[in-house]
Amino acid sequence: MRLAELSGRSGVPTATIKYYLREGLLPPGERVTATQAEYGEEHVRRLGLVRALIQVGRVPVATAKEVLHAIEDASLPHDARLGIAVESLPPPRGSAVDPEVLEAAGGRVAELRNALGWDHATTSVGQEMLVTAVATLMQLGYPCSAEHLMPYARLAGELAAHDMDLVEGFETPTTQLEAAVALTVLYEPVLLGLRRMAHAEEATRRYGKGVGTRS
Amino acid sequence: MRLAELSGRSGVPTATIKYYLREGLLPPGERVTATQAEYGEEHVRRLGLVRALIQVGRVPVATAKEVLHAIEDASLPHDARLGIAVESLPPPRGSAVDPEVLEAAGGRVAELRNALGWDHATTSVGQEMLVTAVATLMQLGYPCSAEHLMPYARLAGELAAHDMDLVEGFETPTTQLEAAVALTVLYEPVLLGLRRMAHAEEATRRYGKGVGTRS
DNA sequence: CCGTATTGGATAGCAACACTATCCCGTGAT
DNA sequence: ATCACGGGATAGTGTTGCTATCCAATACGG
Repeated sequence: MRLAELSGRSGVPTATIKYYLREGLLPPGERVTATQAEYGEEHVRRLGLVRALIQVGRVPVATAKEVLHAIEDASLPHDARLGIAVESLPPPRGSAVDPEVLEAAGGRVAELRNALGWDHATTSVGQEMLVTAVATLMQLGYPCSAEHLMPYARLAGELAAHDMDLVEGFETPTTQLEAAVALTVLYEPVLLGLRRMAHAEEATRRYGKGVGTRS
Repeated sequence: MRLAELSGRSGVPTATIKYYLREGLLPPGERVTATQAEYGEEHVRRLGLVRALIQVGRVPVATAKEVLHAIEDASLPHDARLGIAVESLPPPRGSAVDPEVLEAAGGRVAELRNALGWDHATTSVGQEMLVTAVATLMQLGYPCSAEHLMPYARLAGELAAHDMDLVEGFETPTTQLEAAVALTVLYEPVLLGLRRMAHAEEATRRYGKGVGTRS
């Protein structure tokens, strides 16, 4: 398969594929002559994943590169690759929060983890996300005590177990890693979309039809 | 309060505040002389909300403007304002999915709604998000049948009820609307952060300490 | 009053990001 | 022989969210 065909199969313009190759998001094709390279099925798969990460998951190109490299770094054991891949996932989305509030939020999250018995994993990007979000809520004066967060957290725990079961359903290490990354990222819009739908549903039930209107 | 003080109180640079004023994200201050305006406490609150929407919620400036205008449009009834505000929230984050797959995904979501009995709200941005995400998953060959989605959906339903209860805890219509917007947006990173944390926890339990390592 | 300092408004510039368009040269197929 | 195409390099584009610079009008301290 040449570049043009890869482009046709995946729906991604050749210029963009070249860009991904340049950035190391796609492994180079197998050089068949001095000026041409051959691409295979796994390039198609990989390209799909890349697009999904970038377009749906909003993952920055540089981050996607790290994640994908972690997946295929054969020098690492499976569990480390998984860890690096999923922990590399979100951009550290900086937001200027008062460091004092941030600390308070950190305490609250620690409290929550304690109450839940989540004492295995030490730190994680997820925790940073959470602390920042909680700090922002606190700064705006919205409630997010450990008790408020508990129901969310319990639900998150159920989801996580469900997700991991799904991932374990894949056979080979590589497909498992790919699935872990893809499901981590792609189920985020699923979850958020469902929450929004549920909001709309609940609001309509409570307040009537006026809620569902769009501008 | 003058612009400089508003800037000091909120931690937002004056240039940025001017930008928000220009874009209509903040109502103009009360003109006290020909060249000066007076800002009040509600500008501080509003500015906090704007920053939260933009920086934490990643809401585009133009979208934030719509949302905030809906909140304060006194000519509309409360429920309509709520509807417009939350339905304006997410950017329609276009992602090029095969329209055929998209349709299949739409069918699956309809099936899910049917199974859940979510028949009040008609369409919603949330549903679009969900359909797109499901279509992407399908295109990549990952499982997301209605059955797979059920546990997520049920949890989303619980969350929604919980969220609405929270919002109802606020007294005035305006604070309720603000809370609805803020909680819709700001609990998204909370939820995602918790899910990620739960993943890390569960992965560590299942596979050991290697998972929590960062690159 | 006078001089300096701000304020608010307008305009233009900047940095990051994800592409995208152009050029060029070497092949490869005919 | 030739001529389109593949692939590499380079530079340009459009968007977004600010940021920096100017400017005239006015406050305000003395």
